[in-house]
Amino acid sequence: MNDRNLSSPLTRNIAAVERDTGLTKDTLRVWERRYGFPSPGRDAFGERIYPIDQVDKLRTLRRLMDAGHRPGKVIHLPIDQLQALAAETASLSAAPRSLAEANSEHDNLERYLNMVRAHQIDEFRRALSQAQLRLGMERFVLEIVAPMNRLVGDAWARGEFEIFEEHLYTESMQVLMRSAVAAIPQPAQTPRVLLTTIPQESHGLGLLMAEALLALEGCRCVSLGVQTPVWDILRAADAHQADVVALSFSAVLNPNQVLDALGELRAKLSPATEIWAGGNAPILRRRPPADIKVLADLRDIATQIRRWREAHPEP
Amino acid sequence: MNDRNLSSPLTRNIAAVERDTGLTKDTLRVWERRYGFPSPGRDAFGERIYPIDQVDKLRTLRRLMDAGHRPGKVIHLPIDQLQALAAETASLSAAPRSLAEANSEHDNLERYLNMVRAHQIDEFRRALSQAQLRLGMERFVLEIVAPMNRLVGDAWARGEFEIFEEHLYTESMQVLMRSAVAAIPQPAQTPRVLLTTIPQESHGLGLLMAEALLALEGCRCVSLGVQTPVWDILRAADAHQADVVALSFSAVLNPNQVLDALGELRAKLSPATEIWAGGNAPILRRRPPADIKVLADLRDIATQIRRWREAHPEP
DNA sequence: GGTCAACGAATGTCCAGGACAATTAACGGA
DNA sequence: TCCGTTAATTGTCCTGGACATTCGTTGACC
Repeated sequence: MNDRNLSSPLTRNIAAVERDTGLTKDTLRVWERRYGFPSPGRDAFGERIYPIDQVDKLRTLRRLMDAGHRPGKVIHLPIDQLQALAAETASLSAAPRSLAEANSEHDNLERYLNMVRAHQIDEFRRALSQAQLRLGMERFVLEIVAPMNRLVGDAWARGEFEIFEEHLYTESMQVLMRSAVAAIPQPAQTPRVLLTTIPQESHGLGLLMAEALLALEGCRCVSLGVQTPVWDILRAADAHQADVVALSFSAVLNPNQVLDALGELRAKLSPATEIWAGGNAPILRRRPPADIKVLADLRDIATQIRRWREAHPEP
Repeated sequence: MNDRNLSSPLTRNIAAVERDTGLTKDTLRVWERRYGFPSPGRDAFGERIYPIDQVDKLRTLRRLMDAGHRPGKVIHLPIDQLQALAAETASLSAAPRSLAEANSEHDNLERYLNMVRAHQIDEFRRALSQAQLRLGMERFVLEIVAPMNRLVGDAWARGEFEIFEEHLYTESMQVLMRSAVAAIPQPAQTPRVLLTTIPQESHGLGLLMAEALLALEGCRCVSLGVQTPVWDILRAADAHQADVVALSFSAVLNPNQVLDALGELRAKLSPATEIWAGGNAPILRRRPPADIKVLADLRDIATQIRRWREAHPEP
């Protein structure tokens, strides 16, 4: 590898395309073989060089893949149709928003989102911070953070958000949530809860929301952050004598990965340790695994804690 | 892909090994072909399954590669000799650590690390928090966080740390750093700095350290968090009219990915915008890219800011 | 008519082994 | 001793094949 792709800004080598689109080299080659797209030229050494417009189309395709489309169906459509597809796909997933729309804070949500769109990050953070102080942590999480996550996810799928705007949103929210969680006094009551996500899940905001609500209820929380291998979740649960292992699953996850991980955890973990699974992964509702508490809503956290405490009176 | 690698914690498939060691699948296969190591078994489908001890050795090998060793020379040495090699290499590169060792806080570092090893997370966090208050943010970052990152990285490469212990360390440190950074007043002076990492880099602590030091100097910081595609870094730098784009590179990154990303950023970014690259990636020192400011040490941040401000007097 | 199992198409990842550019080490002459 | 040339080393890319997994559809059975 060298800087061939840099000397001419209008082409990329395969490694650069992998980096830019998130599609692996294997996938790029097999798409070319099967579908005829992309159709990169070759340099003097027989290596692929991708024109920049093909890279742009690949980026859009990648977005459609994430939204659930299949490559064979859409790969031959022109770029503008692909973008239109991305737009309509997202408005569909926005249907179950009615609940969020009913709450009194809803008008503010769009206002906040527009701040992100306008890149007014300071204003956005200030507004969030004020909302958090005004509503208190619990209502802030339930009425602002959770619905806004959904809005941002939809807008992103619709192509209305750039990746970097989504990054800005996530980073700002995490900063606020973390400092708020840190400010919650720790009475160190039971249950002891271990929080993390499986290796395929890199989304950490759900975890933070859960941690906030758990800490507010006085639980002793230990978070491992995201992407902990199953085997290490077991080790950590053992090391910390966790009463509950809480996991967050976003919608992008492969259903089997979710079920496999939960199944193995349940099999290897002491039966005295409960597993709580939350998040937007559809599989959790469609086929809830046995011996796992599925938390369909963030509000279930308080309920589950109450149930747990009744079943485990302090010695 | 399925849960073959999960059902037995003592083996990994090739994708997991790529993640854990940073060696690409191509490299893993070509090493096996040429040197006979690694020598993974095969599952029922003919796919490689790597025993965990081979993965450990590969991790150590990777570390030696970064330090400048050649695979052919060292790949057949037994693991303990490799570790000895890595140790002496580390102590060599630790020459500039003599400063840290001379500092009064050094004795505490091992004490803190032992807390993590003993899973005394509360004590660990308390101790860190006290250290931060005692030393102030700048000295805390330079004399505690940075050296401790190095210690944890060394211990991890030596196999002395479990993955979940490393997660616990990182999470605890991030919590503390974030709340400390949030507490720094923002005079909103120039330069405006955009912070992030490239998509392959998921390590965020380096970014937080940089953000802390930048904020202390009064820079206007906007962090995108980790793993931003190059194209989106460009968009974000444009949207925020960044004077400086600051990137953090850890040692696990592939050198080519680092150089490609930096090269492309430099080519596409306005020449008025500086690029500052920091972190432990060896390639930054071995072949520093043109037109990029390589910050070999966190202390360089203050120097670079001073230089920038002299070159850009306030209007 | 609705449910579910079975089959086939679609799709991503892995494999083998060859090739070669780029880098590093070895060598030999000034 | 220094420097230019040659040889060995090493990572990345290539082709083309295979197959596990997932998705969609058809048809049988309740």
